[in-house]
Amino acid sequence: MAKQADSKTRSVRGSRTGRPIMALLDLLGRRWSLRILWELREEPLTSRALRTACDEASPTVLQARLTELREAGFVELGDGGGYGLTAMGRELCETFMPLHRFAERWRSKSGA
Amino acid sequence: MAKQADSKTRSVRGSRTGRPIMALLDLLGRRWSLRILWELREEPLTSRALRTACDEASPTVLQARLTELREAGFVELGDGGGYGLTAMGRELCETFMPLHRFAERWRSKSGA
DNA sequence: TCCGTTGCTACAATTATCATAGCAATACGC
DNA sequence: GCGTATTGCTATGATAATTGTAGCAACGGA
Repeated sequence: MAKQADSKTRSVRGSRTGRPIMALLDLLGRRWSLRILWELREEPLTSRALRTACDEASPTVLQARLTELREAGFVELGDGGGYGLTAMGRELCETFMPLHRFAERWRSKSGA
Repeated sequence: MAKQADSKTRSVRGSRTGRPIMALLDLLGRRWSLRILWELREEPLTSRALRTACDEASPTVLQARLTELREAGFVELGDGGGYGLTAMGRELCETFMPLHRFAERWRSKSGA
């Protein structure tokens, strides 16, 4: 375990074009990555609280994602415990906010 | 195979809160989902061309993602063949465009 | 000390993904 | 028609990722 290197320089699996967008797309295209960022968007959470927020996802993956996200510089472990977004992590989250409204439109438009 | 239902109503694995943002986050948090949308952002591509664009990802996953993305209403198979984004798919892609610029900032700021 | 919490890990079982090969259907030139 | 090349798509076994459950050491409060 813990073989994930820095997930930006060596790029993550499947996309080694060197273009950072690809690395980012691949990092975010991992299970729980987006969800973790989303759950952390308002306030820092302890690992357990984060787990609860993420539908009790297994700590194995959560820790793996957390490590990757930390290495990517989006998430950090606060001194008093608890995971929170870094400045860049918050920036990334801002980027995703429009997704929230889009999701609403999506539901209403597409069938159901 | 082909048990993916509509990936919005019954929600995808891990997030059955009913909130569409969760379903969307989960759908996009699958391997190649984001990448496919990204590669299709400018013009429709045939399944083979898409495969090439996606670093020769295996057709198994590509077809699975394509099916999910089609059921979600983001991607469609054109009459003359070739996959393209729907109006909503284009909308979603617009949402991701800021990600491109962010990725550039990300690289320059964070270490490497 | 005993309890409860923290972040984190081990392990086996289940899924997802990969990589390769190949299918039926269609469209072309001959 | 016949071969050839494309299309979208599927089968299969191997490999990697994810899950679920249990548990660890470290810290703090009672």
